[in-house]
Amino acid sequence: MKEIEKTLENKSVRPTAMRILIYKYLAEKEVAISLTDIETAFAKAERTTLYRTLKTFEDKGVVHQIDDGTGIQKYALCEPGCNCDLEQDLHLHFHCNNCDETVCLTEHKIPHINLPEGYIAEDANLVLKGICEKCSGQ
Amino acid sequence: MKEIEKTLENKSVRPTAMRILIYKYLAEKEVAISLTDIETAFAKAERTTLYRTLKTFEDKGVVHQIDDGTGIQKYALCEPGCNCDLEQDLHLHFHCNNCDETVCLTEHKIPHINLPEGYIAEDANLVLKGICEKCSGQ
DNA sequence: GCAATAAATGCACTTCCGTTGCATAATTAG
DNA sequence: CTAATTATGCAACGGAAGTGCATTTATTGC
Repeated sequence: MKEIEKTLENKSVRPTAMRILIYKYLAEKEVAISLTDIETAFAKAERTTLYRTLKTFEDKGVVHQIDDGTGIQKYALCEPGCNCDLEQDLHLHFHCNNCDETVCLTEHKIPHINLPEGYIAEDANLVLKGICEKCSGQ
Repeated sequence: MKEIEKTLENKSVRPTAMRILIYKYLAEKEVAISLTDIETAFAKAERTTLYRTLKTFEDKGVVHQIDDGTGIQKYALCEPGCNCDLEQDLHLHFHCNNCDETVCLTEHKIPHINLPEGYIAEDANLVLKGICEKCSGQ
């Protein structure tokens, strides 16, 4: 358990009780988590606290934000050594139209795209949608 | 002007005055348009009408919806011969972090991705973010 | 052309989610 | 121990999407 505290401190996030719980929650799930998910899981806690915890995690590089096209912001723990801000580290995400879950495919990087003259790319987001392995029955 | 009416009728959308106006508006802009944009441009019209017009256009394949990661739904006219529902026709979109506009790069298709075992892709969305040609000063 | 039918529009709400302001509690630094 | 910083709790706001229902407008069958 002290593990988590250290991880948070390394990223200069004060390891409060709530933050440790949320970190643990994120760690057990392999899918991208929305604020509403966390709200449901921690029904007793304040929405704002959860909200700000996620924002803090995001700012400090504990999680990365995922836009999976549902219009709902989701988050997932950064892998050790993840540099989500660097273009090379941009992995793609898969959103299942059946179970509505989104997963990081961290080994699949976004291919480089040759843009027309004048366009400067700084960031990219690629989401594939379809049926995930769980739902395709494999 | 009868052009537009025919286009709409071809897609089995009744060419009402409002719809023709909105179509014209979309046609002059080369960028993706949000409901709010249209609301501003047609301040006198009812929000719901504009909203439902866009939905109708989308249903009937007059426009395609664009998720550019801003969290705001945008729309752009389908090119003649556009099959936005087919995977092969998925082009990418570019969102400018400076002027906040989003454009279709219709010639740039989304590259094919090899997914892990069990994943079935049905749809894809690729958005590049950065500085567009207008803003990069070219 | 006229009544019956269907489609489009207008108006009033609702809901969902993200976000902010401010007071209080807890933690850390001096 | 006190002052200063940071986290939390509570209340409220705001934007955007969406729905229900009455009314107007257009279309179809006669």
